[in-house]
Amino acid sequence: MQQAEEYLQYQIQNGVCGKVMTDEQVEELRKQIVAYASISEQLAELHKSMSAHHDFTGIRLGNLYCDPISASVGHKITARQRWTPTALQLQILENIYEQGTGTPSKQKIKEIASELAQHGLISETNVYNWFQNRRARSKRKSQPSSVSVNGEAEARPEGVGAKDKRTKQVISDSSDNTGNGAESFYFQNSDTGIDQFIGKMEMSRGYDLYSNLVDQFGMLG
Amino acid sequence: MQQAEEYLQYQIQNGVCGKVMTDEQVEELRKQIVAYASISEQLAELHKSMSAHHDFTGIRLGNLYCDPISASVGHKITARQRWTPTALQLQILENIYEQGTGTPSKQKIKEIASELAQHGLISETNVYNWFQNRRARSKRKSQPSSVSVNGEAEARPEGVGAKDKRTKQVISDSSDNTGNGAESFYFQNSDTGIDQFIGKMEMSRGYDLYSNLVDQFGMLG
DNA sequence: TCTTTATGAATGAACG
DNA sequence: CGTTCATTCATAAAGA
Repeated sequence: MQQAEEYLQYQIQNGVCGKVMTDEQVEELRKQIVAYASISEQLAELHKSMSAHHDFTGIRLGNLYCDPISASVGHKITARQRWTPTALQLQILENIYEQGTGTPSKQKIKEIASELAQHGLISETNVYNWFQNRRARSKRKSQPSSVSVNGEAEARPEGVGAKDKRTKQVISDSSDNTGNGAESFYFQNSDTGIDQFIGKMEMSRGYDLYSNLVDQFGMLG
Repeated sequence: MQQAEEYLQYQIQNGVCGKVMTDEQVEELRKQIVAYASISEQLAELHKSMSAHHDFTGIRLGNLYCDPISASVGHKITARQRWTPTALQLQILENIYEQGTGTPSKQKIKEIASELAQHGLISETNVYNWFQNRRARSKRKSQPSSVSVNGEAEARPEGVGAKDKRTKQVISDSSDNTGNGAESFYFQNSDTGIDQFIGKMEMSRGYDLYSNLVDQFGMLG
């Protein structure tokens, strides 16, 4: 076996039998390629959509959304692919939710995610968010603090009082932007939009992907 | 040698030593990747130049948000309860954050707040909270597996040794109510927004490319 | 079309 | 500092 090992190394280093990649490297490579394919597709689609109209009304770049309504012939471009629980996943989640004390627990989340993964694509973050939203919305619905008709502020249920602390930061600056809020203009959601992406692309400008690959994987001589 | 040959084959086929690619395959792969990288960059550049002269997105007037779509039928303006950094403020904050000034520092906070105040309403508490959240969430995100798409990686000198690279997103059966059962990958997190694009990889194109790769190179178990 | 509803995700702020 | 809460954003689906 020792001999075989050496032979293998020899083969590899001399390129006799090609390049060897570890599974991790293959995985990494695969993801990169798929990512580029996706990006190309997205950008191509976006560009096509934009080029089709000289009037860009209704197009949002912030989140890569093109409103089919505002744009005369616009395509709908969706950048975000939100996770959606499958029926099975939802059922399991509801089950756990009702049984548990509402506390997710880091470890628990992991377990749940693993279990749900057998029924569809899912991530721990998804599970976390689900519980977060589930709890929050359940709570909100249970105490909607019905607005009383009389002028007096409605009596709020106990516990809600503490809530006021959270919203004490009141911004009453409307006067500032009534007439000339020009300096406040900015693109919505610039942190999740294409602009950010492009910025990143620029950062890697002049950066040879291929070279990077070679360095990373040491594939070519 | 015969034995070594067999051993090599065994190793390869069982993934013990990874996958082997011929030079031709590597070259093919290289071309594909470079092509995609090029396309992505060009399209991004094109798009950038096009969008440079137009404002398609929703705008915020101080703390008022106006949805561009709603605007087509009547401006829907809602008042904000919480402070939200303007684009300029955010940019400055990110800058400061990336420069590794990991520690807030009371005095520093004051300075930053003063500077940011020139670009919109802000308080020291806001700045403090922002850094707190920024750090916490960045750290949290570095823990679960993340896929770096070329230049998207680096930065974020979190200092936290993010080592665990295990894929948390599990691939399983195609029973998904979204309709596209061919999806394979979905990369969570990444605070640059590129994940929005990558999420698109669930689309058939990405999958096909991947399948093609697998077929072509016989990689992946 | 435009509005409403439901819900995954993002995030400022508060808590322990 | 790490978690958790409350609110808001973004969107798909369903109404009207």
